[in-house]
Amino acid sequence: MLTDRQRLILNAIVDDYIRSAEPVGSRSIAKRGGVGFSPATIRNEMADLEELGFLEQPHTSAGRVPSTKGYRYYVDHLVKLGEVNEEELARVRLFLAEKMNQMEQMIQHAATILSNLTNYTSIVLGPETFSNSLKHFQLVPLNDETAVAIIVTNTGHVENRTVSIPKGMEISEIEKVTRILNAKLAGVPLVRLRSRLYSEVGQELGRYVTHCEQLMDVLDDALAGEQGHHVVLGGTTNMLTQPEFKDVDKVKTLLDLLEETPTLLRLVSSLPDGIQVKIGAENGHQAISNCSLITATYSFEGQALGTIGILGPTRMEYGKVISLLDVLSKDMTRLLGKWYK
Amino acid sequence: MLTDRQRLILNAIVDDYIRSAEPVGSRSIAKRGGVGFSPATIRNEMADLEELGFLEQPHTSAGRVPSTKGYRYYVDHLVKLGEVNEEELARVRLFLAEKMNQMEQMIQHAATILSNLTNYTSIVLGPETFSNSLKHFQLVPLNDETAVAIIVTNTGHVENRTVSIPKGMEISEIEKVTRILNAKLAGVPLVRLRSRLYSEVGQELGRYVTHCEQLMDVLDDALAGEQGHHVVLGGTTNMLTQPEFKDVDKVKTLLDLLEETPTLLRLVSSLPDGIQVKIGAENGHQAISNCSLITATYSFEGQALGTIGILGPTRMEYGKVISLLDVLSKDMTRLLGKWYK
DNA sequence: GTTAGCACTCAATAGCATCGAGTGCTAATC
DNA sequence: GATTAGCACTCGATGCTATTGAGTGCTAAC
Repeated sequence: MLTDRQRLILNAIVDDYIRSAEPVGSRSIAKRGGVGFSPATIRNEMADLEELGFLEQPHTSAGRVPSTKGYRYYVDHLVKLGEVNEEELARVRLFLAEKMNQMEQMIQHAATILSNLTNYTSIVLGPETFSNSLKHFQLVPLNDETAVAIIVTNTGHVENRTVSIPKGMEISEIEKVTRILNAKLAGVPLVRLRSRLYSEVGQELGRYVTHCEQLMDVLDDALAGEQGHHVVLGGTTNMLTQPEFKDVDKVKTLLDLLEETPTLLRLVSSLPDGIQVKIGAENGHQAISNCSLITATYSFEGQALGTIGILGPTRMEYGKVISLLDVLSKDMTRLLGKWYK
Repeated sequence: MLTDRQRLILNAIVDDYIRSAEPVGSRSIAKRGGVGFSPATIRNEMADLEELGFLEQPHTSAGRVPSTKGYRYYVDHLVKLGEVNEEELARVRLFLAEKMNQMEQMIQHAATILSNLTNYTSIVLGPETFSNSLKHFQLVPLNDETAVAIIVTNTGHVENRTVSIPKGMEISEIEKVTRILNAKLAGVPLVRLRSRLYSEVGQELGRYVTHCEQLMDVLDDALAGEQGHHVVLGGTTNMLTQPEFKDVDKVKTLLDLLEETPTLLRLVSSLPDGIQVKIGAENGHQAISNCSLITATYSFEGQALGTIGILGPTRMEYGKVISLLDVLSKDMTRLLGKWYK
């Protein structure tokens, strides 16, 4: 569809623009090595590329800027996956070597390292607790009225909340309740917990415990933990150094979007496995219409558990980011394999 | 030190400037009701006030702007503590009525409501876990190699981390360890936990458990939870709507500061009880030299537990914010009293 | 097919006059 | 003696115009 020379020129323009953030003209392309043609020739090709929709011109006497279609072509056909450089690789390895045996920690670290290495904003999505099951339940009385209910899942995730103890309940009863619940509910998927509570535990509890009604309410409450994704951001302020965000209003729109977890989730989750690149408007959000989102999934036993992603301006170092995400996601997958084995 | 008329005028200037964010001139002060003098008179007084250091002039032909000293005087002597208006009060009460029986929740909600009602940035500091004591310790094995260690404090705070189980250790032994630890360590202040572990528990454990050495390391690790404050922000992007932050660089400096928890802690903690107002440079941080920080403490049994605060431009609605913080901090204190009683 | 040459476009920049909000000072007024 | 009207003065903000220069498209020569 494009001639070799057109590809060469498009590539040069995108590369240049990514570096400089300024519309690039025929002269500067001609001067840089690798393209052995005069500005005039390049101008002609640029005009063609614009007609084909790969380039745009901010105004008549300015250089060209890649369009979304241009970036798309660049990402799909032209980009050279930059070798992750030595130093970066070293830092990723260091990250993995760190003592880290908890999911939350891994997610946090991944977000930090990604934003540090790229100077963009990172978005890391933890595994859904959806498919987890109950490992252990514990009620710890604090005083006569309140207790802490603790849920531990098979993945080591811990949820807790304070609950009120029904009046007149004894400590010994609480221990009994804890035992019964563990016996009946261990191994049950979190999503089923509450229905199981009523179907299987209710009667049994009634036999041993007074105040059963109230207790059931309390337990119901305690088990209503959030199931779903856990999302962590890194380097949110990195965006502010990008020239496309020199306008405070744009910054605010973006930061507001980043603070809205549900929107963020919709944006990042439910993307197919592997590396995905969403350019500008492809993300379907006004606030990031001049941003690109690159994501990769990490998995366990072939099933994607979560996502790591980088949000940057459309004028983003695709090659570098893609290869970095690739490396890190694979490393995370490997790490998970080691843990859960 | 100041004449009544000077006070009246200073007050008018600060009020006007807070509303408009523009240097205020003699004419606009004369026009607004409440000051029955001509612009010329006011000009004379303004010149005096400037000489005394209460006002500043951006340039010769501009109006006056309050100096830090001016704000200080305004806050100390002039500001009318705005009645918290009906609607706001209703929202605060609603907040307190919400089902909320966990510290973390209360803190989170307080931050949200403060930033919503003021359109500034809120900073809420949770109680130090420093003085808390251990209520309950639990080791939940996940598989042969790892377990989750859970610590519950007397205030209902839960900490957890994943630890590795020494090779060859039996489940029954883990239960034994848990029992011993609870018997020996319940009620011990968190700061003492680790020394007590060695002084009192070590020997005892040795009697019942093989792999004692490794186990001690693991426990040591598990108990090394963070003691200290827990800080939550609300409305970080609110600042971006303030005209003093139309410059992206300033925004970045500010946001970077807000993300740096230790700095933030140094800023907010160790302030005296009651309502505190720190204006501009008084905060001692370049990044917020044009911001004011107003804080109030909430307490239990007369002892301050934590702090709620509002960070806004020096040109901030002091009256409104002070009275809001006052109301909320007292409500939080009351709520805590109810919980812990 | 490629490129040199040239007229043309247009944002950005600089220079300049104008405007007006605000001041300080002095003299008249209450 | 305090207050105020009047007036000259200051200086950022605004708007206009000319200039500059990076970049284009087109045509004709190579």
